[in-house]
Amino acid sequence: MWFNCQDQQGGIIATMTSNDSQQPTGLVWERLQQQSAGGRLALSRDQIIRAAIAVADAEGAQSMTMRRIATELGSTAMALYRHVFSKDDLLDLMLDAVFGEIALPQQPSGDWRADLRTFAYESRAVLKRHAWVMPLLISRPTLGPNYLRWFEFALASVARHGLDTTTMAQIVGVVSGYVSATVSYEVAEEEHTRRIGLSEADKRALAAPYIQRVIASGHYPTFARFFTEEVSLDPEQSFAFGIECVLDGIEVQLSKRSAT
Amino acid sequence: MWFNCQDQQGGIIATMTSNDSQQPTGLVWERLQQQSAGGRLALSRDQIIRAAIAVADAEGAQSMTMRRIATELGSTAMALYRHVFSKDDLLDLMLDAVFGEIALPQQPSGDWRADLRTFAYESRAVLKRHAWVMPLLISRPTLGPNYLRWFEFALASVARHGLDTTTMAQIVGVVSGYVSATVSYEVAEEEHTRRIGLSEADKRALAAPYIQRVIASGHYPTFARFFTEEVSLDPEQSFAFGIECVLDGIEVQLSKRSAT
DNA sequence: ATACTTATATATACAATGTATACTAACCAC
DNA sequence: GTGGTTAGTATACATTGTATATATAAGTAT
Repeated sequence: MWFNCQDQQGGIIATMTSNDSQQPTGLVWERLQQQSAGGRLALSRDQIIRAAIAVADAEGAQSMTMRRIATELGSTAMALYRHVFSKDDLLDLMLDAVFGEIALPQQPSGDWRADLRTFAYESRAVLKRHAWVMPLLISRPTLGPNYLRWFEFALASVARHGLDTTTMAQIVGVVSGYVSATVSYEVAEEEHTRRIGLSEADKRALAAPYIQRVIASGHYPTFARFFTEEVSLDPEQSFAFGIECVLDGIEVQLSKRSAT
Repeated sequence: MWFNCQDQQGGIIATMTSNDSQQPTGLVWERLQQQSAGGRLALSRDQIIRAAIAVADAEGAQSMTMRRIATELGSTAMALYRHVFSKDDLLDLMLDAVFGEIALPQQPSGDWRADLRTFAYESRAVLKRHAWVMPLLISRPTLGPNYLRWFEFALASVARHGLDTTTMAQIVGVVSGYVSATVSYEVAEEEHTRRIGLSEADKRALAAPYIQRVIASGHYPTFARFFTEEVSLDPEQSFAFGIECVLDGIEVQLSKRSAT
C-alpha cells in the first residue's frame, strides 16, 4: 500500500493519497461501495445519488453542483468524495438510477410490436420526469446495470426467428433513437423556459415579433403555416404517431427480410 | 439615451451602461450587428463565430471558453462581449452557422422519399463534422435563419396533396429525430474517448473486464451476443438501415391516410 | 488641425465550480 | 486505554462567465 509513503514525499505520489481512496481509472461500475470499518457513518452512495436526482429534478441541471447536493444532505461538498470518485462518476450513477425507474416486464411477451411500444412509452415517461437526463445520456456512453437491462429488454423483444444480431441492434436503435430525440426536444423547451426564468406565455410573446418577421419574409412558407393555421402540436399525439410510424417501418423491414 | 446618466449615478442604471450595448432580453436573431462609427476595428461577430467553431471542432466542447476563443483571435475575453451579448448567444449563433453548412437544394424535387433521404444524409454529414453540436442542439430550442431553412426544406418535402400541417410536422419529426439521435450516439463515443484521453483500443481494454463480468452474469443474454459473435456495427450501414426503415414507416402512414 | 463623440479593447475583479490537500474526529479491535 | 482506519471538515486554488472601469482609436463637426 502506498499509504506509507504519504508523509515522506509529498511530490508525485501525493496525488494518490488521502481522498483518493479509489482507483482513478476504470469504469464506475467497478468501483464498489467499500464498507465502513471505522469512521462516523452518515452518508451513503445511494443517498447521494438520490439527493442529486432530487435536486436536479427540482431545480434543473445547472443546480447539480457538489455543494448544492451536499447541503441537501446537511453535509459538505468534499464529504461526497468519500463515496463517489468524481462528479462525472456521480452523473453516471444518476443516469443509471433513472434507467432503473423504467418499469419493464421481466421478459418480453413475444409480440414484438407490443413489447417495443411498451418500451417506448415507459422510457419516455421516465425520461420526461427527469428533464436533465437526456443531455447527459446523449453525451456519455453508459453501460450501467439498469441501462443494460433496459437495452436487453428491447433487444430480446425482437430477438426471434433467426434475426441476426446486427439487424436486431439496428431496429432497437431506430426505436430508442426516436424516443430519445422526442424526449430531448420536449424537455428542452421546459428547461429553456426555466433557465431564462420566464413563463411559457412570456417566452412566446418575446419571440412573437421575430416570428412575425420570419413569416413576413416569405422564405419559409411551409413553416409559416404553423402560425397562420394556429396549429399546436399535441406531444402525446405526435409521439403516438411517431412510434406507430417507426413500428410500421420495422414491420416492412422484417417482412422484406423474411421474404428473401 | 441612458448613456447620459452614466457618470452621475452608478447605481441601478449602471447595469445597462458600458459593455451592455445591447438589449439584455429578446432573441439573438434580433440583436443585429451594429456597425462601427468610431473605435478601432479588429473583431467582427462572424469572425468570432468562426473562431469559436474552429476551437470547438479541434479541441472539443470543454475548450469552448471565452478566453480560449479570444486568444485564438489574438484578443481578450472581454473584447468578445462587444460583439455577442453572452456566451449563450454565441452558442446559438454557432449552432445556426453549422446548420448553414448543410447543403440542401433550394426546393425539394417533388419525390418526398428522395428529398427526405438527402435531408437525412446531408444533415448527418455536417452534424458529425462538429461533434459539439448535438448536445447543444438538444438542450436549446433554436430558430435561427439557417435552422429555419433546414426545417423548411424538410417540411416542404412532404407538403403535398393536402397533407395537414400537423402530420407534416410529425413526419419531419420522425426523420430528424432519428438523425439527431443517431448522430448524438455516434459522436458521443468519439467525444468521450477524447475527454478521458485514451485511444479507442485502450478504452475498450479498460471496459473489457467489466463486460466480461456482465456477460458471465447471464442476465443479458441477447446483449452478450454482440461480444460472443464479435459483431461490430458499421455506422454507415446502420444509418442506411434506419433511414430506410423510417421512410418505409412514413410510406405506410401516408398510404393509410390517402386510403381513408 | 482640434475637440468631441462614440465604438472598441484592456485590466481588474468577483462569484461559482470541481476538487487537491491537510486536518479532525469517530468507531473498531485489542 | 492505544493504534489504526475511515468519514467528515476546512481551506485553498485554478478555471469559468462576466461586471465594472478605464484607455484608446476612429470618425465628425468645427
